[in-house]
Amino acid sequence: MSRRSRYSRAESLDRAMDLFWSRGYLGTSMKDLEEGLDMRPGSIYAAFGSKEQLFLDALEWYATGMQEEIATLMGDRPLAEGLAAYFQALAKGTASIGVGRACLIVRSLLEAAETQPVIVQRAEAFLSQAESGFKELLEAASARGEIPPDIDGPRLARYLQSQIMGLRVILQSPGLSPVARLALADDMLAGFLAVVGKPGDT
Amino acid sequence: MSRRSRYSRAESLDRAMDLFWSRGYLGTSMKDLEEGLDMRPGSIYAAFGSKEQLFLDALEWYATGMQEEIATLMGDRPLAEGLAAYFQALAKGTASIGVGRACLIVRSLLEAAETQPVIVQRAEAFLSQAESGFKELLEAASARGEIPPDIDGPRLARYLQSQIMGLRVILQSPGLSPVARLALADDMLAGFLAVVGKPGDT
DNA sequence: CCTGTTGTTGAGCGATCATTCAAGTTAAGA
DNA sequence: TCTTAACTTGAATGATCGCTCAACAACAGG
Repeated sequence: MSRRSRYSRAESLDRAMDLFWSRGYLGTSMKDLEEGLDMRPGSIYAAFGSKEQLFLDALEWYATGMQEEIATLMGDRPLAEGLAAYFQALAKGTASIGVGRACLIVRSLLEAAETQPVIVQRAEAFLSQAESGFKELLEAASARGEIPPDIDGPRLARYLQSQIMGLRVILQSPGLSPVARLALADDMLAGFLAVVGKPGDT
Repeated sequence: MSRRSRYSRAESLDRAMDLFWSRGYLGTSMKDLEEGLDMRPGSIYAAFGSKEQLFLDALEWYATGMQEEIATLMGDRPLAEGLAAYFQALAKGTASIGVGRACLIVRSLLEAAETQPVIVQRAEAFLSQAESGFKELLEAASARGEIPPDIDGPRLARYLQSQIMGLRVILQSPGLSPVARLALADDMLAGFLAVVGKPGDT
């Protein structure tokens, strides 16, 4: 061997994710990335191949981080408790992933819709991965007897997921008071628990 | 006077809205617009001033259309009935505004977040306009005795709005069966009615 | 018919886009 | 210490971006 790289892949992906998350795929130029990653174009292309590939890597980085965060927050607690913790973390902006920004996967899916098919495909894959995660959580809760045994897992997972999407999108409005944010999280949770067949507990 | 314009403003805005809706603001180039509107650059600039201004006009065009459509669907019917009609129209792609595409206002808000402040500002204004519309619908229903009289209008309106956002975003996935779409719409409605204090039907 | 006003045209502007690559730099192994 | 493979650099590429404007076309009033 001969020369060690100046750059850490993890740190580069962190920074790239941050840029794409705040400015979008098309809104982030190579110049932005050069500055944000403190790398010259040649190094970026040597390390990631193309802007699109860097984006896909950053998206995967994000998806992994989000999954871990959800797993940590929801842990092995009862479903209602875990969900409440997650919803409130979102509302308070406590969740490190989601400080007033809508989900990067959703953002990318919408932005790339008809123009970047490769990105759409990957974003959809991550989304259905997340859906599976929720499905497992629900089925575990069902097995534990917390919710009725005859639930339709995929259906409820989809419902839960769209609740979360709506919540995260609307939480983006800067003109929303902390009280209103928490109220919204409460309503979301109450609505979900009602549908799932369990009385809501604030 | 001297020469009549070849172009109808309404038709131009319709086509521009369609382009921006499917490709986004940054993803739609002047070339796309020239082709889609069948206008040469000079004419577009004479009529709308700039790409950004054309986008803002198209966004307003969209917001007006959406408001009218909601008003028509929800009409003077009971709240639960009107909401059911609206949710189902979204799920079936029957609503002329929203055939498998997320709300243009939300799409724009997410895309423009940190790069086009003017667009963000306008999109937020349209969003809070829509919220007011929902608030009035809820208060009317409350006055008619359909839901408890002590409801928190703004809070419920916000909840309803985020439900709709989540629904429209997730409905974008092409791999979602018609049955699943309707099931999701049902769940959304049931969740909302439960929170609002009325047993869900269907 | 001419005249004046307004609408349309499209070549072309400078800026920026993502990307490349020849030249320079670094450090491990001999 | 020298060699050499790996990594970094940044000027330069052609393409495309949003936008301008001088030339041209159309039509109402005279």
